[in-house]
Amino acid sequence: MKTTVRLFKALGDPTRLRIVKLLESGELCVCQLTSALQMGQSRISRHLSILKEAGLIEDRRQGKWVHYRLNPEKETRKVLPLLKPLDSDIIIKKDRMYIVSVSSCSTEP
Amino acid sequence: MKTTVRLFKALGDPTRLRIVKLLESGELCVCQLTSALQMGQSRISRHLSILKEAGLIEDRRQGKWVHYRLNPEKETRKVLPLLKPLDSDIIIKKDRMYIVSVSSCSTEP
DNA sequence: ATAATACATCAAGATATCTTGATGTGACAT
DNA sequence: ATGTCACATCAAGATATCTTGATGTATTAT
Repeated sequence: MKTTVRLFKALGDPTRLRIVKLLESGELCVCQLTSALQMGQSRISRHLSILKEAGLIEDRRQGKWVHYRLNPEKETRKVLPLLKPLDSDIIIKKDRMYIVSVSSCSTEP
Repeated sequence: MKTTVRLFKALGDPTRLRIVKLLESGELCVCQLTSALQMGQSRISRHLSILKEAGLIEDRRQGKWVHYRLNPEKETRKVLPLLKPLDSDIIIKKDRMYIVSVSSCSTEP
């Protein structure tokens, strides 16, 4: 029960939905997310930790950067179809365009 | 976006998950839910209105009673598979057993 | 009309969640 | 070792959510 509640609570926030939708297109580091979503770094980090706690995403450290991606597990992937309606959302569209055009922090990745 | 957030927020609460899982087995009125979940009536009513607002359930008045059931719409039904893990939850099991054994308010339904 | 039942809604306090700014940690360069 | 960059975590205030008890509404019975 606790696990299920945690999952849905994690998804019940616009910022976290934006993050998940961005990660659908592939791995991203925290600095990319902060610049795409135009939010403070601590705010992004907190939401990432909630998503991670819910089992929706996982992280991978590469040097100074920490990359986040969607959890590839079957159970987690079942959630994504429910997020399909967001594809037509204006904010989601803009977020994606931002990631495609711009990228990265200072130098890499 | 608002719609999606509302949906997941509605599902991110143990009481509401218990209600949804009970309604999976069929229509129930408010008094049946209050006695099954052992909660005050206003509490149940509030959670029902949140689930209804999220489009997960619908209501039907029959005399003094108001019956609630899962929304039969395709989009709504897509959520139910994600609730499958709850079948093994102790609380969910007990809730179901209660509904099967006991029933109803005073006289009908 | 009066009373009773089933339910909805409101108000207020308790609890949890979100946001911001500051501080802490780990990796890398000099 | 010192500094810097990317990120995590903490503390505090703002906001939202949940619970309880009281009140309001609709329907039925008498």
